[in-house]
Amino acid sequence: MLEAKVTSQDVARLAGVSQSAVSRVFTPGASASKATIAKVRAAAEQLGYRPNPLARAMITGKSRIIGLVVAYLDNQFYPAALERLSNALQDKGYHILVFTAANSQDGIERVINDLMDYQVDGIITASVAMSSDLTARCAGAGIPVVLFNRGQPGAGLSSVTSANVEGGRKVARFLVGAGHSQIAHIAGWQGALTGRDRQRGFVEGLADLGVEACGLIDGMYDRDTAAAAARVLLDGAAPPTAIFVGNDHMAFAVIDQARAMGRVVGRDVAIVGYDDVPLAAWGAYDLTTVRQPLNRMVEATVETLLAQIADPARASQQIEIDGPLVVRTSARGEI
Amino acid sequence: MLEAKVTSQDVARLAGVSQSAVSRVFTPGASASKATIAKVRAAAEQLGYRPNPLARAMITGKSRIIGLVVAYLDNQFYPAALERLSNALQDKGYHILVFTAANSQDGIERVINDLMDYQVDGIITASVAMSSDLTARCAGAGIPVVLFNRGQPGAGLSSVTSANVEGGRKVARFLVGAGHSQIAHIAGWQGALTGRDRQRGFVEGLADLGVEACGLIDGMYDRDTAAAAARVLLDGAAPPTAIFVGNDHMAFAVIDQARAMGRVVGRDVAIVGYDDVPLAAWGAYDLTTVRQPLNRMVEATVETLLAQIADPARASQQIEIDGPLVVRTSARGEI
DNA sequence: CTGAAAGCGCTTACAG
DNA sequence: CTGAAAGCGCTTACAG
Repeated sequence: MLEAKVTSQDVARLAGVSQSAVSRVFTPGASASKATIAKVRAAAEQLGYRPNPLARAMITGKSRIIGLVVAYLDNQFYPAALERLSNALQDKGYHILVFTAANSQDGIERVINDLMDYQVDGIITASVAMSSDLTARCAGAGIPVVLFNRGQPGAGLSSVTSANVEGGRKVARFLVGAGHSQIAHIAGWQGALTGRDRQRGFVEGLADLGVEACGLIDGMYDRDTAAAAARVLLDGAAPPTAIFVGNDHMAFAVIDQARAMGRVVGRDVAIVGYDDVPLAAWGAYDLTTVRQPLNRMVEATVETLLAQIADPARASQQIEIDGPLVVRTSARGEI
Repeated sequence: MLEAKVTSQDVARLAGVSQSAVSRVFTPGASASKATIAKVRAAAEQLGYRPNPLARAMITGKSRIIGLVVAYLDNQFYPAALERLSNALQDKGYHILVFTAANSQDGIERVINDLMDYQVDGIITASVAMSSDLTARCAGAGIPVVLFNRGQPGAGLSSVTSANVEGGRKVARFLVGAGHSQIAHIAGWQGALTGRDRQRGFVEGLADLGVEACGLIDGMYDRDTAAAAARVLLDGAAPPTAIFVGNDHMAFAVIDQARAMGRVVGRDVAIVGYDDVPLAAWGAYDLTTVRQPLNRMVEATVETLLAQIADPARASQQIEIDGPLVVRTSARGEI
């Protein structure tokens, strides 16, 4: 019942050539005569032969597998990124070993160990940070790493993010321009550069216009935490008329919370997110937000990673991609 | 700069034993004396040795890699499933090669080829169907397959789904019990057993109570298609007072559409979904829906797959897991 | 261009 | 329990 697996030996026998000849026909860049190629291809076709990538990986040290480490899959931004990353890499002949890591150094450590065992050719981490000794280990093993949607100050790793500081500034200008002066920020998490940058741009942008944020709380990228922060802000003596939230995922929770407190979002309180995930455009939220240009971020990530795989000596690069503010009804251009 | 990779040879040399001895210490079930084990472990520790899984895979034919084929990652149900599946399998020492496939036979065919090349020990397909010849090829290659949230009539494959027929019945009883008589259904897709089963249970359930659906349209698991269907239904001469939608993802679009037409959901029109994804519980939708017990479905999937890997002769099994109707404000118990 | 041979890092009979 | 040896399916110098 089980098909015996067919090897290059079988093909060689049928084609009347050596096993090395078969290997050369299937090795890009190796030389073989037209006649040999024809005979081998015919035999391979007939037998249904396909080279064993595991054997190939063992000998070349190139597995054509990319490790993808993701967390926060409940934030719609990451499944969307995973899907596009996976498609783009598949098109380049790579395969994706996915790891869902709790965002703890411990979990990530285990994952990186596994990735190194499988001799992945490169690693993409989405949304998780890496400690510096993990970084060092990957570098030591010669495995290129690209951080997706996270920066790592001073680690010398490549990263692809949106222009977070400028994004924060855009929101500040927009809200002040709309006439708000009581403006609060529910940030991501101070431990993540992404969140810090958005906050910094936002606070600086406000300052440039002579405004100071009336509230600043970490939402930890978590719905419950963000909702609790919103409750505190809106319950205050002088509640904000506008809230900038560190990402869309939390902004949805903030909107739910505001509505539960009887506020009409977009009228009583303006709410702005960051990401522009698909859900932001759905009728129930219609969220004003800064778009992270996912397709371009994915392209840049794949390009950077493959370039580093091709040339390990290549310098790492930090890429920032600018995205527009998308205005919807959760925060209009005027009060 | 690059750490030379350390092999079992290196460990053997340092420990003063043969290379085979090292291998045995790291092979579960192989026999080695306490003394040998101690020496080898110490040497391995010192050198930072970890067995090369690729080499091991080539010789044993077991890669400890599971292929996971997913589509529809914009439907929140699947990222959630992916995350849990990945965690559960990681705990069992397996790794997940993820493929995002367009739901076409062509795309799936390519993916299956790749999976077979990588000698995956098993395949889980979430949300995609497989043609019968693909099924035959996997069987021929001795690779166990489990369908997650999809059935495949007559293919002899294992599958794990919720009790879809019964789920459809529950919705019928609920809506009729609430006093509705003008009831429509926006189904999934007739090409998918899951969708057909939900529809069948629903229609039969209505019939048992002497009610006939006033509208039946396929939503193709697509937001736009589902919204268009809702518009047609609600624009009709005798619009339904209740709509059962084939999954939550489409139900959100139906709610958005109904609201855009000025209807108050839960009062003017009752809407029921299927899945109970996290978003269903969020304030903006608060969707009444049939829960698919994700954790139990994942457990059953992993268990079935590993059992079939351990014993390839094992008969396939179709597992159905019952889930409750969760009542929220989009459709209450009474009109 | 091509074949014989070595070797990638392991596991597993085979003898002791 | 243990070592020497064969072999998993390939790629790649090495000679022709």
